[in-house]
Amino acid sequence: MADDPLSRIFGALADPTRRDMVARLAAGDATVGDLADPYDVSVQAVSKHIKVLADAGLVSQSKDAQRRPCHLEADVFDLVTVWIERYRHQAEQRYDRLDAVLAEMRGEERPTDRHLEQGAAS
Amino acid sequence: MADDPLSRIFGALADPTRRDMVARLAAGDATVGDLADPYDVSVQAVSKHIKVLADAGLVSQSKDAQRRPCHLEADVFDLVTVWIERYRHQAEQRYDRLDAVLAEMRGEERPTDRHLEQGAAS
DNA sequence: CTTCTCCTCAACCGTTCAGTTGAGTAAGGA
DNA sequence: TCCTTACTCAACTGAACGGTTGAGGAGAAG
Repeated sequence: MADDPLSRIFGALADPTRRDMVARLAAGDATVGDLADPYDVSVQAVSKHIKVLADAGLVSQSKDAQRRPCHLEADVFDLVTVWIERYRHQAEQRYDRLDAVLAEMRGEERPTDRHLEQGAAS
Repeated sequence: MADDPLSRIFGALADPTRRDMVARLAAGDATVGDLADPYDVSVQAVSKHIKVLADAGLVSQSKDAQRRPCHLEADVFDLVTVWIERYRHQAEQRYDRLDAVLAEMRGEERPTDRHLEQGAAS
């Protein structure tokens, strides 16, 4: 895994177990044991997953006696959305421009009326 | 790598070379050779990267003689943003509620009647 | 002090991944 | 026809991943 922030974040979220942990942490903080409970793997494996999420900045851990409560750092999601929106908008603009070109080729000299219909992705 | 759509997408975007390809495809379609040009790896390696992006649904390929122009399927990004926004908003709501609780503890007796239900899913 | 709980570290194992080289296919150009 | 271009498939290699077990530290509880 590359060591830049986005690679860490995307890599962390590429695992369904880790995504499920994020989902549960969005509902509230939880200890390592709490998080491990529903899964059919060892606590050590869950501890490793948390380390991956923490290295990506998605999760922080504090201390409460022997317990290590985990907290979701939702701000990190911004890095992802900013990256995605940038290229999505770029692609949309290009699509609009293609529409305009096609309209011109069809001989329609009218000002471009934009009709962008998007279906849901599969 | 798990074979569910989100895992494929996140996994595909976890590699900086593949993210760079997506960035360049957002500016316009490109053939495999075009995409491979700037990188210091073999064309076969780039072909594999494109296959990963295509399996995630992020890229589609068409035919033009020997060439295989690649096209960015930006709609797939919606799956990611929907997933992220869901948990970001959940975390924000929780944060707002915490604010309310703290305000109450400080003696500000505004009646708070907003409950937050928890429902985590994968 | 002893024991138990909660968690992490270290070593190992099998699988997947990102890269390589070599061969092969499909199409255009000489 | 032969040659070149554009790309993919197959096999291999080293590194990283996700899991395991075992050991051990830190802190509460007895």
